[in-house]
Amino acid sequence: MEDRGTFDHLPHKTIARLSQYRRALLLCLSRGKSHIFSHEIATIQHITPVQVRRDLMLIGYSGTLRKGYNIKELISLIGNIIDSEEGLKVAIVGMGNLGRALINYFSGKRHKLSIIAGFDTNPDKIGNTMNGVPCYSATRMREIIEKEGIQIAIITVPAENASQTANELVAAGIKGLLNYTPKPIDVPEYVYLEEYDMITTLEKVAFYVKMKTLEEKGITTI
Amino acid sequence: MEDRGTFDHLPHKTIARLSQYRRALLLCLSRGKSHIFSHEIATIQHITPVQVRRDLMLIGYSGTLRKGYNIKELISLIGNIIDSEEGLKVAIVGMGNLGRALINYFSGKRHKLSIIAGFDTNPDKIGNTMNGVPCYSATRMREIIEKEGIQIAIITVPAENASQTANELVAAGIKGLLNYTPKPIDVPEYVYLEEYDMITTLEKVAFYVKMKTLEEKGITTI
DNA sequence: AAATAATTGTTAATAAAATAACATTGTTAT
DNA sequence: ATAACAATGTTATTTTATTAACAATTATTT
Ligand SMILES: NC(=O)c1ccc[n+]([C@@H]2O[C@H](COP(=O)([O-])OP(=O)(O)OC[C@H]3O[C@@H](n4cnc5c(N)ncnc54)[C@H](O)[C@@H]3O)[C@@H](O)[C@H]2O)c1
Ligand SMILES: NC(=O)c1ccc[n+]([C@@H]2O[C@H](COP(=O)([O-])OP(=O)(O)OC[C@H]3O[C@@H](n4cnc5c(N)ncnc54)[C@H](O)[C@@H]3O)[C@@H](O)[C@H]2O)c1
Repeated sequence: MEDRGTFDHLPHKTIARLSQYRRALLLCLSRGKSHIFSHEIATIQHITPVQVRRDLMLIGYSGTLRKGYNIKELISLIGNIIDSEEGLKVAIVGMGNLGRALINYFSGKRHKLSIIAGFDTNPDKIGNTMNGVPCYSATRMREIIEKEGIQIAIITVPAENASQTANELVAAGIKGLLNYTPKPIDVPEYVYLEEYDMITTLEKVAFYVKMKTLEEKGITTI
Repeated sequence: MEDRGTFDHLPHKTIARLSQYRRALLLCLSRGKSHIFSHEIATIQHITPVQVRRDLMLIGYSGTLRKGYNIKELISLIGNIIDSEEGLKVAIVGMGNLGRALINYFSGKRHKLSIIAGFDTNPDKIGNTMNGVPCYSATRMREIIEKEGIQIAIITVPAENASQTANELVAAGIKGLLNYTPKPIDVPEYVYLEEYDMITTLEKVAFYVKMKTLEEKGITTI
């Protein structure tokens, strides 16, 4: 029999949406709202209310018929699922434009997930602090990751250094990697990897803009 | 009968992968390679060779049995599909940390897609040029978008200004939007929208790291 | 010349995700 | 009271995406 507290078969897409729901819920809470309907969440996220209810069904949360979902309760439940009880520590490697943008943005946003170290090879950056995050020499990566028990790393070094950096991080015991360089990296199967490239997203936008334009012109063949 | 040159039913995921294939192919080309096998592309992209061949089948490209795919030809075909013949112009709104990181990264990478204008409200930034991209006052958005025929915009303003910025961009005639603020925006159906939030990605990584850890400990219930 | 191996291209099967359908339950209006 | 309504929760269906299976082709080896 399926246990209500077993969350390891949740669809990947549901995990991503739960994170987004929480973001929206936190915003609503801060505006003094206490309850929310599935169609309200749906509108914010550009999805259907059924999708929302299905996701919430999968995590075993029930709302009330006329008031909808209790925002605080739901935030807390999503936290139980996504967050690690003890919290997870994150490092960012490459304190350049992108690394700084991410640190600025993320700092203090989630208390169970915090960027606690940055690494760089540029002597001018080593020793500085960025939004409370100290920048260490990249040569100390392994030492500090082990000492602090850092489990997740974000890679924002120049593309040509991506794979070497990834190898060092894996050797240091990292369990999850988020690679923002345009160079796909290889990791052993026990490391969870996500990669993101803005050019892919932008080209996707461009493709659909092109398609809409051709459609308007009545052209259906390239 | 289905025309070989009709690309409007390609799966969304295939579009994203084509962009990634091209990125990998360009790299291989620059290293002097002329042909590539499906399993080589697959290894780079962390997918299966079958997936690659299926995608290429969908776009109607054939390789040769013992040499694989002709890299130049394939790059060119992917270009025919993704790129607009005349090229598309892109604007970036909000020339802060993230905006600058994206401009730096993207500049000159794709010749059929170019960021040609930035907008900001900060007088210190207006009038400057960043990597060849001029920064205009946000009050001139509509004027310049119309004059230049800009069709795509990237939003990197503070979250509280996201929806107003989006509205102005839509009013100015933008056809595609890429929203990097954590505030989901609403657009009419004729505008293609993509949103990306790094926190969602990072939380997904955190969730799977947590799961792997619990698994190792033999815990299957939270 | 035959067997083997490596590769492509395509169809078939499976899996994952989204959507639709609908029963259920309170609430409000008549 | 009863009907109409507006929600939730769940099952069934459909759609989308991935993976498997395999025939066809050509180079290489025996
Ligand atoms: N995914 C995206 O959407 C996206 C967007 C922008 C940039 N990028 C990529 O992100 C990376 C960083 O971009 P950026 O604009 O911040 O570049 P940047 O040059 O400003 O920053 C790179 C930093 O990494 C440091 N560095 C170099 N080698 C290192 C090493 N081995 N270990 C640690 N630090 C090292 C450099 O000193 C520098 O501070 C690039 O690969 C770029 O292509 C990706
Ligand atoms: N999606 C992600 O992964 C991600 C990562 C980092 C930051 N962000 C978000 O991106 C946005 C920008 O982050 P940042 O670190 O660059 O912030 P920033 O403060 O450095 O930059 C914002 C810029 O926008 C300008 N601006 C303000 N109002 C404007 C308006 N109405 N029109 C035009 N320009 C305007 C400001 O003058 C500033 O230059 C924020 O919303 C942040 O939350 C998202």
